[in-house]
Amino acid sequence: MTKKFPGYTNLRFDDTNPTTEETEYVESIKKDIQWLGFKWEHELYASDYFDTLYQYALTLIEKGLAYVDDSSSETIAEMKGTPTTVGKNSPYRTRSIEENLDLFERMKNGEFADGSRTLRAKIDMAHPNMLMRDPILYRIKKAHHHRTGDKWCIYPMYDFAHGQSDSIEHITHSICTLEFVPHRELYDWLIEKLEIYPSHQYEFARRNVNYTITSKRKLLQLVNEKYVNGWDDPRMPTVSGMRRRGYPPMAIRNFCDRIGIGKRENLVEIGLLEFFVREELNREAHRVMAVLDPLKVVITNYPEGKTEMLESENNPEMPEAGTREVPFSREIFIERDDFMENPPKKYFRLQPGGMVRLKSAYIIQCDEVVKDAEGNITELRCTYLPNSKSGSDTSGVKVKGTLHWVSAAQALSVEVRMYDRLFSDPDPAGHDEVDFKTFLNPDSLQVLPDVKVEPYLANATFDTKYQFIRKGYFALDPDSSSEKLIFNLTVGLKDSWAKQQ
RNA sequence: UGGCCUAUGGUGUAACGGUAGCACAACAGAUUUUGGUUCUGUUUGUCUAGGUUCGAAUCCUGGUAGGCCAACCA
Repeated sequence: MTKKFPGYTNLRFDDTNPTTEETEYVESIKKDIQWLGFKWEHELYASDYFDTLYQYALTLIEKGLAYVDDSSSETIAEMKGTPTTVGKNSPYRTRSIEENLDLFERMKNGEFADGSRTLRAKIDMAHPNMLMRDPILYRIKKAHHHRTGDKWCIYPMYDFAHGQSDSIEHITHSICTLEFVPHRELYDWLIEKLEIYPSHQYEFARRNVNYTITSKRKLLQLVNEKYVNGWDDPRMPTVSGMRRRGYPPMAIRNFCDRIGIGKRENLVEIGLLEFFVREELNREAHRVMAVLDPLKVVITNYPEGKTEMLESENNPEMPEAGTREVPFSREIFIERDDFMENPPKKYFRLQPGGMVRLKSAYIIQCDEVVKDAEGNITELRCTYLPNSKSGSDTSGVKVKGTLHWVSAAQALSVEVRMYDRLFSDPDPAGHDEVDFKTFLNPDSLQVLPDVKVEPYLANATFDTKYQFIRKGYFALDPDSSSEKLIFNLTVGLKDSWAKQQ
């Protein structure tokens, strides 16, 4: 928003609960935001304001608008009523201001046990908004805080920290998700009674993407129960997961801009995100050849032992990306599904007696299919047209299909991790009766241990995005070692042939 | 037996009370040494019933549908 409108953004952590805040989370959130390309003006913490917040609490007590309650958690919950029935006043609601002041100070001094007392706002136990039924403002927690250490043993609740922190920072637009709508009434009430800067809260609907989940709690479950390999598993819809998968940050931002924000329930098609990923990658990715499921081809009329270097463009969308040399020889690999013995109509790929072009190389014709005892195809024997070399083709032959290939002798063997959607249901978390994990896709990860790639990829880097021609976009995975390179499928190319079938 | 939020093509989102638009998806065609990219074209929409108004997606009322609210979580 602050890119579109004048103003700036603060990054504030509402670290009001010492038992759930970890420095580790703070650092990874900061890293994610930076990677996405956003900047914040100030890095702030609600815990910076604990002294001020304490003073605010005293102000409320002095105004007779807050009281110390000795009731247990269960009792408070009971007296709260339900959305359709009114609540009951706490017996401690009528304590004198002096007694409240004394008790609250002793709470702060650590004289009482965890959970034994709370500070509550005095509003209305019959209010139709449950949040307004004397909400808890402060609770006792004798816990170590990652920033304030052991200074405090009482901590403010979210509702007594968020709006007040906004106000202290003179925030004009405090943006949050829809489930906080009922909190706004309390947000406004506290600001009004405290007579502090009137920040305003605005809510919008959380964005949901189909075939995935967004709930932090559920994502944590997948990590803890080892359904995925950590928060940055490339199948995870986390920023770190998308990063490892190879999604460009710009694609994510374009996606967010395009889907906009609203206030209604929504389920955006994952295909739209993938569109923006392809759009970015098509522009920047280096084209290389990789054969995922190799089938050996022997070019019988090509001299044995000969290797020639053929020039191939790195990126047709960006000629300044230059060219590279690709070795060609008598034995090559092609994709197993680029050959069919009995092809359907309109099959442009290789078939017995048929001709195809090898990308950046020659036109070949399939003469013979070699099979093993079980009838599996083990090898193709072809002949090439010597005068059909890419760029200087004088053969006059026109072919419909172009295949990618890799020269067998120079091929590098790498591991490729192919990803499919994590869930088989468009809205896995949207079933009341069925656990979302029921819909986990057992084939969401498929490891290809021996993929043949051209030697150019020996120098692959994390910063370079690659298109394996006719297959998809791939990114180098941090699990790679010098012995074994590992690539993640970022997203496949659109495949209108597969769709036709 | 309450309060609050929301309803526009398949999806997401626009439209001072004045021609319902954009993107994706789908479909058809052209180009292509990636069945990719690019280009051209086509289909599909204001939840419902009233009301206000010269005129309503927009304002009002009722209905219907979906969502949120009963942590010492945020």
